[in-house]
Amino acid sequence: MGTDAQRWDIIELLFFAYRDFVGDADHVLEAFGFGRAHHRVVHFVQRYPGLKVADLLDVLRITKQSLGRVLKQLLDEGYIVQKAGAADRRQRLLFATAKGEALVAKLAGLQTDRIDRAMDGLSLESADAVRQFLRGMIDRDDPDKVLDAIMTSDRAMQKDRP
Amino acid sequence: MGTDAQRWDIIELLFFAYRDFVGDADHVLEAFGFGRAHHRVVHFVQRYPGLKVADLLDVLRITKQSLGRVLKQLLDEGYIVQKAGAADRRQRLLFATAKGEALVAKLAGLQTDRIDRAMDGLSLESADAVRQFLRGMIDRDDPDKVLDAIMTSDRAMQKDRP
DNA sequence: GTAGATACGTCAATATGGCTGACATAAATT
DNA sequence: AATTTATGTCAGCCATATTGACGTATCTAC
Repeated sequence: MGTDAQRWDIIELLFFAYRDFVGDADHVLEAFGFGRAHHRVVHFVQRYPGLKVADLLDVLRITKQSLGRVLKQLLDEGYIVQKAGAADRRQRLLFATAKGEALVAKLAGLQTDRIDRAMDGLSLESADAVRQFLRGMIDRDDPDKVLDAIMTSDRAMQKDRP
Repeated sequence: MGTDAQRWDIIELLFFAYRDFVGDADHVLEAFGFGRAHHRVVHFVQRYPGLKVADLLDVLRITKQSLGRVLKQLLDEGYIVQKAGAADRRQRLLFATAKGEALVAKLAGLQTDRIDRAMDGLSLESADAVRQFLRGMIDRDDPDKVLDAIMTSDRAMQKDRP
């Protein structure tokens, strides 16, 4: 086999970078009695207010049973609220409370600090190259609503969800 | 908390990129009856032959009990072998067998394909920017042996790795 | 208006992969 | 000889994921 056209360097850098990236949030979450699953849920709800449960399942790629347990805790403890959809009242649209927003901001702040440090010394072009690389790493065959928003907007992305 | 200089775009791109990156390997691993933990172990053993158990614990940042279960399976099924250290015979130096090498190559091939697609269209400078960014994302306060090798040898690879 | 599809919730059982604490053994170090 | 180190192992706990089945409210179509 014609070995080693392998991207060993990038493969391992991605492993270590992601390990430390999520590690930032882990310590804070522990103090709240939460895990990574809670972070992911409250993060995307805060970022895309009015997200449906089904959307969240698409984004996180987990089953509704797994989501249910975590979501229930976040609802019970007041980090997220549900509202019935106006058009379709079966839907439970999800919104972060002030408490939820604060938690997300705290965690994103830690991760932003790390990204800022990593971006320090990179030109604007280099920063765009990083974005382009990361976008290129993402599957495009089944773009759900949220992913679509991320992939299409280069750097103008805010809370304009339906 | 109110100041939104958050790097929302990079935070979410990293989430989706890593999700799909590890997803490549997951399907193959399933056919082998393995999980992500097995992949990580056999990967680093193949990449750094003669790795000690203690080194592996540093790299993966898990406990020896967690590692033990996974490592035992890989040993029993012939993906990895142990040899006593020549200088210190307490040590169990780990090596990938041909079977282990083949599995690692298969999984790295999938991930390399994805990286190649993502790198396609990026200049050499941009590719280096990506490496620099990923290195910058990694904690440096407690560099173990393997991580040290990656962080330093990575510079040399910038030249011979277009 | 009834039939069926859809959105969501929930119950029960199971697997993986982390964790802690305690203890054992062999070999190196002092 | 005593201690430290490298590793293995037992027993149990926790978080997070899985599948399958079933219930309920609500929307859509005929």
